[in-house]
Amino acid sequence: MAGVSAATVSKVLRGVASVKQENAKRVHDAVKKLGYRMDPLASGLRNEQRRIIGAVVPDLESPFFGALATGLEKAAEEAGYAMIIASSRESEAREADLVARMNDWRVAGTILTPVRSERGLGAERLHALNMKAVLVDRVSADRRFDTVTADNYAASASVADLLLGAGHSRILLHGATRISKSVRTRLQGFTERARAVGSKARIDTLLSEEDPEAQRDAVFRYFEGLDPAERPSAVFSLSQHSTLLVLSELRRRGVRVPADIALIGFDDADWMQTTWPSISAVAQPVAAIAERAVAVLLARVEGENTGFPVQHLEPCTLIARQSTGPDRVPAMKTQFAE
Amino acid sequence: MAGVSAATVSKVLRGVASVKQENAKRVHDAVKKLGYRMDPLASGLRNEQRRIIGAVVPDLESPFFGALATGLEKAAEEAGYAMIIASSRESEAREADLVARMNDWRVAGTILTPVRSERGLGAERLHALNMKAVLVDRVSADRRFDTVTADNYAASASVADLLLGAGHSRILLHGATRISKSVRTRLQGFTERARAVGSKARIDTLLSEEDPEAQRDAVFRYFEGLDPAERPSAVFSLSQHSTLLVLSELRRRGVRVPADIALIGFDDADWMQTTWPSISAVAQPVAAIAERAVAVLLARVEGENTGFPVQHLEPCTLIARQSTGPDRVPAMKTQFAE
DNA sequence: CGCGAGAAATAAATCGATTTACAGCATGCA
DNA sequence: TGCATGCTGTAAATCGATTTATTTCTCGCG
Repeated sequence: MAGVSAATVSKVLRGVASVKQENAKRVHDAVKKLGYRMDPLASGLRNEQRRIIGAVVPDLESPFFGALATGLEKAAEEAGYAMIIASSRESEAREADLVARMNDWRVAGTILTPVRSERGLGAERLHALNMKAVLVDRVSADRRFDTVTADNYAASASVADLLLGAGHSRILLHGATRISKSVRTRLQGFTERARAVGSKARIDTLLSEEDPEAQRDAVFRYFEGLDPAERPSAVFSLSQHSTLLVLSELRRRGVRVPADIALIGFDDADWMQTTWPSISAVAQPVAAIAERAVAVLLARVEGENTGFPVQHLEPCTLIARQSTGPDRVPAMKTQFAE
Repeated sequence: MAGVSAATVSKVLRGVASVKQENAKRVHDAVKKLGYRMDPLASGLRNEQRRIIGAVVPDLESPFFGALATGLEKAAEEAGYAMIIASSRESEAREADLVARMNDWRVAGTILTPVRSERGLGAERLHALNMKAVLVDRVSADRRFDTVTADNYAASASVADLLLGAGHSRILLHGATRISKSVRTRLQGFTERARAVGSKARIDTLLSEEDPEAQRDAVFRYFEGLDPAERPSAVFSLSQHSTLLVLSELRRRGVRVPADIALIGFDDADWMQTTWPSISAVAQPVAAIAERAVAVLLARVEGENTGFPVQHLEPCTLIARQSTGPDRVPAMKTQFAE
């Protein structure tokens, strides 16, 4: 229709090589008149690199990963890449399978949030298939891939400062669901800070990985085995799920929050600011993580970055609400440095 | 490697036409030895129909759509289709754009949860492009496409039975965020049932669509304008967001739930069974909706169903908890008939 | 032994773009 | 004028599978 060859059309549409003004215009006119849209699939076939980014997350039902997926998609789109999102549903085998499938699609790069850590089947497969990738969220530094996570360590250290500063002398750290790398890092951040400041506080840790009922039981037995006088005066729950679980169990036992026990959780959620007492929480910078992950990946994909893998830490925000006690800390956002 | 032509390999791998046992075996052996995996992209190129299903949801951050996406992906995978998930982020323009993009990918079919209703830009585009599709969740019956939704109408009627049966004589129906088709249907289900049973109860409705602050204000002004004696004794919130908002506002005003006001919300969430008082809710059958949507779509795609579009309603579950008052109804699941 | 029917395998065309290699054409310089 | 150079455009090969049209092979039967 424009009276030129397909090759010329291809050039015009990708704005690549030299095409005369006049012909370019005729092509654009024809495109508009015909409502032509190129087939991204056929387009990708010829070239090694397809403008697709794959994303594998452990779960889409939690607001955190939902928000992460949204952010990733948005960032990818802005960079002109399509994004394929898949959920490993907390299964490592499925995770490795999805990675292989991403490779089948010849994606330009992959963003993986592993089920457990950077030493899982997914990352291994990524490496074996020689794919470009960024690991996100449940990882620490890695030798093969760039990583992007919330600064779990620093945020947890801040929580330690908050609780120890408020004078708590016996503290329970509680983790439920899958004990991922993130959870371990949070644990470490808290305990190491406590040790570093020479705190004499006694710190219990309770981690349970099994089904919800078993987790509930574990909390129950923990409190059952304690003299009320011995009871911790504060709980730091290491995941949103854990916060919910602990809160529920405390309520069942008639323990008052924060009068009897203070509570602060990792990961913020809508309901936490609405429930009574409102729950203090560490909010993760989801949008920043997503943007950074895509940026870092594309720098690799487009060959701008060929250096050693880098670990990127995005700062969290500590939100002190009622559950950590009145007046001890102002009920406002506390942004802390990186 | 197997000593046969590419055409034969293709036949063997799709298990289509006639291939001698021996050759089939040799192909399978070679596949295993080489670790061959076919390129789904190249595979789709030749054929009109690609084994891909597109899904467009309004948002991935809410647990409901997250769960829906997970369910859709699972069902599609079980049927041997890949799934591309995209979020319209509550924008109709983006929704239409995503539909067009799905068409570029030549998906076999599309599952669309419209931002507003079946009369939106997305569905229109689907129709204009002559695509096969199923509309999910925020829709009522449609002449062009099959639809799948929770049975919002029946569930809301049940809520009416519950509240009216408990003797409430002034009831607030509250909707926030986007006032979608679902929300309107819920409203209708409640009010029509109330009328049908000849209830004399006074029913207020408060719908606000703007930003969170404006919504909060609207609730505030509603209560402010009422004599406490005139206050409704029950609130039915028409979405999860609305439940959170109402709960928050009631707490701010020191209104006791359920002593002063009973509360029940559409859409269940983890936190509702843990918060105190626990919140009664209508749980939507997400998994069933997802499975049904994929099944219905594939029946169209594979040509098994060429009849008129059908509206599918999946039954909800009413979960009565503390917020609708003690002892009035048993604190257990009430499954009601379709 | 030869022929035809049916089964099995393959060569070649195809899907829709990109890329390569080359041709056509104008311009500049000797 | 002759030839190199640069700029544009095109024909044809290519990506990796599927499909069609055709060939080859196998039997069975007269």
